Amino acid sequence: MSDLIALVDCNNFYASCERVFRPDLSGVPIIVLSNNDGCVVARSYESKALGIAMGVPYFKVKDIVERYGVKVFSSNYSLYAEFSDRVMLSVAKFSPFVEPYSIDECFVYFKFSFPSKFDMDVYFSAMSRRIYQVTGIPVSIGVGYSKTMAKLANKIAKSKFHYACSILDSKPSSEIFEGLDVGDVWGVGPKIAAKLRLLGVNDVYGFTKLSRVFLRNKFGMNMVRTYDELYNIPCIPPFDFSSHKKQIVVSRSFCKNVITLDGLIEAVSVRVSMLAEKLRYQGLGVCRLVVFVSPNRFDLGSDMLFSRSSVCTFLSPVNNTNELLSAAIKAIRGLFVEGVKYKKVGVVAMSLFPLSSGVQSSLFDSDLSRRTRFNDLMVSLDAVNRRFGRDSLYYASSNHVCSRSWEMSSVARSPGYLTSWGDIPVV
DNA sequence: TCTGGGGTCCTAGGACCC
DNA sequence: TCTGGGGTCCTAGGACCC
Repeated sequence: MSDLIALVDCNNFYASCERVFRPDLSGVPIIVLSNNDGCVVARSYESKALGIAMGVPYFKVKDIVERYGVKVFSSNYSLYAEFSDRVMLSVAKFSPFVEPYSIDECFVYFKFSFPSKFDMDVYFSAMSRRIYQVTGIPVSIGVGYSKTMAKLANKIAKSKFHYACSILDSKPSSEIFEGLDVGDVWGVGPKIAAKLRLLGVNDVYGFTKLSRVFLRNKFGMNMVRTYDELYNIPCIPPFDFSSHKKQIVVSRSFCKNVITLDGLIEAVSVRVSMLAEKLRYQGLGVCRLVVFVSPNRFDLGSDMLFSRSSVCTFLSPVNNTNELLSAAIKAIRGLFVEGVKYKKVGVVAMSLFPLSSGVQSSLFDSDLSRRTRFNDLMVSLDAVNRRFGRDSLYYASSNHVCSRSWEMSSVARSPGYLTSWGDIPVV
């Protein structure tokens, strides 16, 4: 028999994190907003019950917020990252095979079997309660023999307010899957769900009655894998931790439109510095850097409605801020159009190469000796910023004219309870 | 007035090779 | 009139996930 797979998923993760140090907010509806306080990205049960949808722009629910006294938070990613680490660590007490999947969930593999399904359900319920006890974060656990089944079981557990739910059948049971929306299946998104509904397939049970050949022809191999996984046949392998990332994106919207070239240069410099730091941290170098600018897409009067991008190529993999900045600023000068109201600028590192294994340099690369000196400089730069805090040292282009007046705004961020000495709660 | 950020995989089609 | 067969690599776009 293959391994048992559990999906441990935090309930209303960001909202739950905010509540840990605010017991007075127990029972109070909470929402957490995205960057720039733009959209709702997390809701407590009470807020869901008020009809606040996931992803709606904040201004559209402001009246509900005021009417029902919803407590609003700007997102506090360092707090959530810390809680995420704590949850992952507490999960690891139950099995050494933990595969973090996102900030608020992980797959866990169990190599042993249980005497009965009853014993299993008791075990996973106890696990859920224990994680809550240790971290303050409530979690639901779904169990199956495939990842898709674990995800689905988790969804069922959440909908029934159970700690855990397991589905071990190798044949989809009508009892469980009838009436369960086909869009609830991991891998079936809005587009495919709509197509399936047109074909008269509305629930998961109906989906499992389709033929594999039909799914292959109509939706591709991914859907065949999803199908098999619903028969508890594992098709999606465990994550390969030896592989490196394929791309890294750093992109942010501005709190207000940017209309000057200087503003864009400053903003792209900040993003490039962040990207370069990530690359060095992960031991990667980049050969292709994409720089893109987006106008305000809700500004209907604008002449330019679409993003524009430009690709910078490097003959051998680079991760020093100097070279990346110089290329990106050149690209931005080419992309800038006078009169456009810009809302976002970002950089994407593609064609990534691990530097630890040695790099094949190009015969035509004249920058090699310069690059060695840059790399030494980066070691010092990173060391200073690690020791004295982010942005203790930065490139002048990141802050020379506009003083980052476009910087993101978040008016309701909670204190850094776990990451800042001054913010440690006093009991 | 106000609308997030960061990823992966698959497929089709074009350009190229013999 | 009629225009091979088999392959690789790259890219853009679309779908999905959180």
